[in-house]
Amino acid sequence: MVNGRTPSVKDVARSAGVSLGTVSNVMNRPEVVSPSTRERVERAMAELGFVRNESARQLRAGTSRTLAYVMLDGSNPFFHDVAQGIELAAEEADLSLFICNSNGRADREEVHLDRLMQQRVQGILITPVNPEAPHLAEISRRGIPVVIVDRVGVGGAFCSVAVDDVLGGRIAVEHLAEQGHTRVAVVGGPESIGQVRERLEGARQIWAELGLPPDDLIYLPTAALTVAEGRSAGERLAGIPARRRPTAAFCANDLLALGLLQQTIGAGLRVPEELAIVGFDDIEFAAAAAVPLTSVRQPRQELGRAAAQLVLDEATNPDHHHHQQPLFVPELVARASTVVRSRAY
Amino acid sequence: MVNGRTPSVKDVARSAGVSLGTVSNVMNRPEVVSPSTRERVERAMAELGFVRNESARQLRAGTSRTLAYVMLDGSNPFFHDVAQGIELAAEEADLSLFICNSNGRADREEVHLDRLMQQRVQGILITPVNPEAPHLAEISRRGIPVVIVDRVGVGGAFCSVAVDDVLGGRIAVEHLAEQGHTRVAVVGGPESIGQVRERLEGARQIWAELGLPPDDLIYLPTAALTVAEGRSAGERLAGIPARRRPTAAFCANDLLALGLLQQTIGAGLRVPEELAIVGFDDIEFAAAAAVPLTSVRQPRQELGRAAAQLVLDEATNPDHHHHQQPLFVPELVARASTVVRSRAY
DNA sequence: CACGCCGTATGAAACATTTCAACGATCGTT
DNA sequence: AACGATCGTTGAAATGTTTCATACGGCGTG
Repeated sequence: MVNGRTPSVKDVARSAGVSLGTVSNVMNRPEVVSPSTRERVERAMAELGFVRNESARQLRAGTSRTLAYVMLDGSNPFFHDVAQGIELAAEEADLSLFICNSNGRADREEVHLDRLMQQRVQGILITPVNPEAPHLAEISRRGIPVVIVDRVGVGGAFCSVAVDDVLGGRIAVEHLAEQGHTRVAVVGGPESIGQVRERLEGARQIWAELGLPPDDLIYLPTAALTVAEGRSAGERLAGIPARRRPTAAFCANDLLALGLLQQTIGAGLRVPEELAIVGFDDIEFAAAAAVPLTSVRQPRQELGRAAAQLVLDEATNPDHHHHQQPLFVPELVARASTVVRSRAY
Repeated sequence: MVNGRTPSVKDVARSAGVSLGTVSNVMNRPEVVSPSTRERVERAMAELGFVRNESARQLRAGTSRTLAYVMLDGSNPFFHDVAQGIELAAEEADLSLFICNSNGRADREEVHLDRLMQQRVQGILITPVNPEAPHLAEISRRGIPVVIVDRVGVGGAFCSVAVDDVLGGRIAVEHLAEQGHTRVAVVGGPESIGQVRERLEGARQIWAELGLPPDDLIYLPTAALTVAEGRSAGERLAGIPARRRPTAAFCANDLLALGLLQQTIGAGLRVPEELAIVGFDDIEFAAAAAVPLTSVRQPRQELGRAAAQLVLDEATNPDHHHHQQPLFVPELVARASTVVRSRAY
């Protein structure tokens, strides 16, 4: 602070009249140093404005104090809620959380993973572009714990934390069927996204089990899971002549559902009377839509928290840790977008 | 990779039959090493699965490769858009971005800043809980560039990037007045948040300048800038007898506006016929609301990008860098929530 | 009184990299 | 043939911590 250079332990030691090691002890095992010298050292630190150099600490100690989360889509609030859950767990373990965003691009994901390896982070949580990503296996083999979030890891090579997307699709469509709908649109895509595939799969399963004709479950593909794509699907839907038009739609996530809702209302359809809508994720804005959105709730924060706990377990006792893939159970939250006689929120 | 330990430059050097320094050169100034040995070293790296240890690099080189953004409210998409802008600029400069979230709590902010100092990040972008934060001055004095985002720094001690919130409040209310409204609610709070203070201030200014009676600009305070608080304000608003009820509301941000919109529609008011609504920020969900929301647009990404550029400038030539506080000009985006005869989106 | 023990403090080694002065070899020039 | 210059490579020093074996001094015990 005095002469430009940031002070080091050495400066503190000199100023407090003790040795290097003692200063380190004050920071890392205060109980072994006598109260009087401890106090002297602490005063010196404060005076000099000493700030521990984390790089040096990490280099020597070999252990980093950060977790990382590589998220799939920064514009989807769902992932931020997951991140929030992770952060809570990280905070409890006194770790920092590094948040990256692949935005669905495998190349961005790769450069982020690369950097995280160089940083020697203590563990990596990731919602991968492609859950078979060979990088991940490689990273895990190197001894860095990896847990997959919101997807089930393949072959039990990692821990993963997810909700049962197939089940989610089932309860969504079952709910619509219970409301008497017999012609339903399922909207989502691209099918390269595993979550989409499984949610739609669940929808088809229950539809078949209910004995409804396959042709009355109409697939409206989208190019992405965004509000804009939801609107575009809404246009197509509203364009169908009324007598053949589905009376309900199940969207693969809430962003799509919100876009669809906006578009169809704009086109003059009444929701839910003429078109019932179910989304997926139950993000905060689902409840806040002008016609509050029925949605399949994922325990978003809980997902993140559980994932963080798994990664920490693996990090702290790598020996007798065994991978697990807990599946959370999604839950339907019925709101005005599907239920005609709803009480106000 | 072979025997557990991750390989170091030393291992690579031995395996390639060159010296330590040469390996380093291959990584940092490939042009000085002859193609043949370079290729040999690179092959050795690949074979061993070498991953450079960033801590050691940083310790020796003295320079870190990361920026950090401490955001104010992780549940507000606005800040994520800002972060996205920062990330883009960081990517161009080949830096990583560390994102933290203070959630409006000064104590969380402080622990994050502390950690960032220990990491010796190259620069800190922050939307502070309190822009006078003495920590920030201290950090800046230590030589770590700090730029304040979405607030104007006090006393020119830092760079800052913000929009003119007062102006934003003015154009919002001016727009309402142009639509013929003469009794308007302004909703927002707490006033400890600078952005809120200034937006409301702008509203009052223009109201007075237009010669409208102060009592007809009704202040509805809220405890936070959230959807839930928006709903609660909506309840209060809807509870006012129709003849005394404001015909329009200006909300200090979009989350409030969305909550207000939902609540008042639920209570049976027609928007915009019986109640016009203007928000602030123009987050993506504003356009996607069932009644698309008129809002004061901030150049969200641009804000982040500009901030990142300032911090980088200060980091790269600290000597003849001079602080600046660019103010962006907000822009009204009129949508259906204020304009009766709107075309569909 | 000798001994061992306990609570503290010490100093050197180690961590993985970058940097830099120095060195040897090759080659063109005089 | 001697001399510089150029090019590529080397080895050692330095970065700021933590860790660990060791030293020291005082005290209770046998």
